[in-house]
Amino acid sequence: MNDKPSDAAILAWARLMKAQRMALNAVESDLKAAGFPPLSWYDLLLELHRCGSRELRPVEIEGRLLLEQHNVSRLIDRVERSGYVVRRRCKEDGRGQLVALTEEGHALMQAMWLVYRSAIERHVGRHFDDKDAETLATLLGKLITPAVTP
Amino acid sequence: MNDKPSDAAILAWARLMKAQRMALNAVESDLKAAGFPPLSWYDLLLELHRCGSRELRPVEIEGRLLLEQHNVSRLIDRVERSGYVVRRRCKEDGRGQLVALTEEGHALMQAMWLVYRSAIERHVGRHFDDKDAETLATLLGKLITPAVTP
DNA sequence: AAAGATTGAAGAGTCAATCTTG
DNA sequence: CAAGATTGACTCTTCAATCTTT
Repeated sequence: MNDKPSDAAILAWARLMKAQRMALNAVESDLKAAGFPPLSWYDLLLELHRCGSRELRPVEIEGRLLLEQHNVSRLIDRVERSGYVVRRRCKEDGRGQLVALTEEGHALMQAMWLVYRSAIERHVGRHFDDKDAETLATLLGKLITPAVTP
Repeated sequence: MNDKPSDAAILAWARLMKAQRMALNAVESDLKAAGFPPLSWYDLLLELHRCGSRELRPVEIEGRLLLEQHNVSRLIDRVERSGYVVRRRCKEDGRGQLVALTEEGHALMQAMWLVYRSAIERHVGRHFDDKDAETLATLLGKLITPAVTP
């Protein structure tokens, strides 16, 4: 509780917050300008696409998207209302649901990726050469490992 | 519109989003567990403290916190309702307001910093030696520069 | 009782419109 | 009309409570 971070660590923290907000705002803004829904919708569609069967249980989505149960539930609500996913009963576990990607969802995902991809390049990629991008990814990776001292 | 980012850039983007969310969640969670309000309150109090006179106009806060006008307005609403800042008339410009730090606000800022600081160390600092923290800060700095090709 | 999932109500962010002053 | 700031309505997130099934 009393450990003090170095000045370098404080600066890294502050810039992590600021750089992420700026990059995310810029990318979301590009998607919106192209008439697309928020990135969170894409994230959901992509996870469903990635999993082979194109369907997942909310509890699995929860872990992959770093969202809480109720937020997953409401994200699915919105995306389902627009017809990009559907909810089905889960036969193995009566408590559970299955969320499945629709054809429209798959098409939206692909269309968004074209805009998303160029937004990543414009707002992130263009600032780094490959070596720097790798270094950045490696350093950020250290924050993603869930290792925390008890 | 058609430039493709490298794989390294895509990975850096994805990890920037994930690492920031994990770090912010962890730090906010520590502040909350200690009974404190959200980080956005601290950001506002700190800007007022930093500016010498301890008062700023909302339009200045807007630029420093990367928030939009209406969001600044509502942040000030909440923080003022709790007594940590006060709004005053701006004499030079009848359209404007002045937001001033109260004693309670100053005290809250200092109390929060103790918890905030150790949270930064626990969730960010401890993962890096000084050299890595500096490298990370430098790389993230490239995303903060507002340079965008027209 | 624990796990999966949803819901109502409150908190915070966003959009468009508004009000006041320069 | 433009700039500073606020407001109403809507969306999204968060909290606590709830419901169902294991």
